[in-house]
Amino acid sequence: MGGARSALYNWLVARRTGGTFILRIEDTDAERNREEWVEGIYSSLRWLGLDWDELYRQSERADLYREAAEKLFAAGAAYYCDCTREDVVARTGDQNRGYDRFCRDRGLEPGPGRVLRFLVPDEGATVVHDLIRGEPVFEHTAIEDFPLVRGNGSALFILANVVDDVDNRVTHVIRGEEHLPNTPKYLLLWRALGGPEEPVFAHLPVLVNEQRRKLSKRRPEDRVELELYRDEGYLPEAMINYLALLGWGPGGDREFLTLDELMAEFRLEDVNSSPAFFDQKKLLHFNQHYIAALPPEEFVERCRPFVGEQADTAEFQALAPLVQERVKTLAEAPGMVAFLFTDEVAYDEKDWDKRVARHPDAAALLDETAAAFESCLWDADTLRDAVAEIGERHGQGLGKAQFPVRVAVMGKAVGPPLFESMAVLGRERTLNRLRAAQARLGSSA
RNA sequence: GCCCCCAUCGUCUAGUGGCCUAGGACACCACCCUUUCAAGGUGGCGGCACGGGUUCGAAUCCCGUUGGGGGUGCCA
Repeated sequence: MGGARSALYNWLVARRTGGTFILRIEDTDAERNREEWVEGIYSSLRWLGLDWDELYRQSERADLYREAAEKLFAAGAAYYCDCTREDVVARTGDQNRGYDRFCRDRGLEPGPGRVLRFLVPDEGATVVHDLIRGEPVFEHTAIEDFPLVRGNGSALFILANVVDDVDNRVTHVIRGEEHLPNTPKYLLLWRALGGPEEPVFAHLPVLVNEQRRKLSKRRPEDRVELELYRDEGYLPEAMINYLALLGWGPGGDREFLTLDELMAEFRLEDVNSSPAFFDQKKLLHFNQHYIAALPPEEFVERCRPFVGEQADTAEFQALAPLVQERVKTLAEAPGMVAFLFTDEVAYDEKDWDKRVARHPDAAALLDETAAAFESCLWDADTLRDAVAEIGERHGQGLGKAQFPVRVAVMGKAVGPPLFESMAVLGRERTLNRLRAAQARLGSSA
C-alpha cells in the first residue's frame, strides 16, 4: 500500500512534468526475491492504471554495480572488511551501534566473505534538500561505514540505487520517510561516484495502522496487499483517489478527484509531513461513491468477475442502478441479485422466521398478493399499489406488508427495492415463488 | 543508547500572521425522506499537545517540554 502511494506520487510528478516514470525492480537480494512478488507489482500497478515508460531489474545489472565497486575501492573511497555482526557486537558491546570501522586501515583485499564498506568522512556533515522536510543535517560522525557489496559479491540496495540513479539521470527521488536516514549515505556515494547534478528528494510520510505503526506486510491485519482490495471489489479509481489524499489535499473542501485532476493539481511541495492513518472505513466510503457513480453498463461489466456470466443478463442490467447505490464493494453485488439467477429461492432462515413465519398475516398476505398478481398489469407501480391495498385491508402499512412477499420472492428481508425487482423477475417466476412460500408456510404451520 | 522526522476534531485534512467564536470529509448520534436496506437531506458531538517568546495581532514564526513515529541489517 505504501509502495502504491509512492508509485502514484512518482507517476503524478512524471506525468505532469513530462518526465519519465521508471519502474525499477530492486531485486538485488537473490535469496529474498520471489518472482510472484514481482508479478504482483506489475499487476497492481496495471490495475491502478499507473503505466511505466521504462522497466528494468537490478538483478540484470550486476556488472554495472561491480564496476562501480571496483572504482570506489581503487579510489580509496571504500575498503574491504571481514568482520561479522558478532565480531562488531563483541567489540562495541552494543547491538545497535553500527560498524566500528575496525577494518578501515587493515588494507584487506577483495575476497569471499568480505564486504565492501564505504569510508564515511570523519569530519563535516551532509545536508539533504527535501521538498517536504526542508534541509535535515546529518553529521558524518553519526553515519557508520555502511556496506556496499555483500560477501558474495552482490551489490546492496544503496549501491545499486545510486549507480542506477546516476546512470538514469534521475531527477526526483520520491519515497517513504523510512529512507530519509539513507539519504546522506546516498549523497556521499553519489559524489564519490562523480554523479552529475544531484536529484531532489521528497520523503513521504509513512502510512500507519490504528496503533500508529508503519504499515507492514508482516502484520496481516494491516491488509497492505492491493490484490486484497481488488479481489474484494474495490475500484482502482477509488483506491487512487483515497491514496492520493493520504498526505496531500487539493485545498478547499473537495475530496473526489480523478486521475487527470490529480495530475493537474498535485504538487510535491504541498505534501504533508506527518504520518497518515490508512483508514479502511474511509476507503470503503470512496469505493461506494465511485460504484454509485458508474454508468450502469460499466457497473455490470465490472461485476462480471463477482457475478459471473449472469452479469450479462438483461435482468441484472435492469436492476443495476438500484444495486449500485446499495453496495460498498463489487463483491456484495451477487448477494443483491442472486434471486434473479435461481429457480429455487434460497431462504435466509432468520428472515423467513421473523418476517414470514412469525408475521401474523403472512398467509393471507401471500394468498391475496398471489391472487392479485395473477392478472394485474406487470409494472412496479401496479405491483406496489396492489400490495399496498392488501396491506391496508389488514391494517398494515406497506413497510410491514411487503415483508412476506419480499422474503418469498427474494429469499431475504434486505435487498433491492421489491416491486422493481418483481417487475424484472416477471409474472410467472414471481407467482411460482409466492406459491412456493405459501406451501412452505402451510406445511410448517 | 544514538541519529532523524513529526504534532489542527477519534481519523484524513483546509488553513502559509488579521477573513478562525478554526472549514470540509469519514466514523458516531438524532431527525427528515422512505416498500426492506441503502442513498440523500438537516442538525449534533468533537480539535489548533503544553510552556515560553516575537508581534498591535499567532493554529500559522522562533525556542523549549511532552508525546508519537522512523532509522540504527552482508533487507529494501
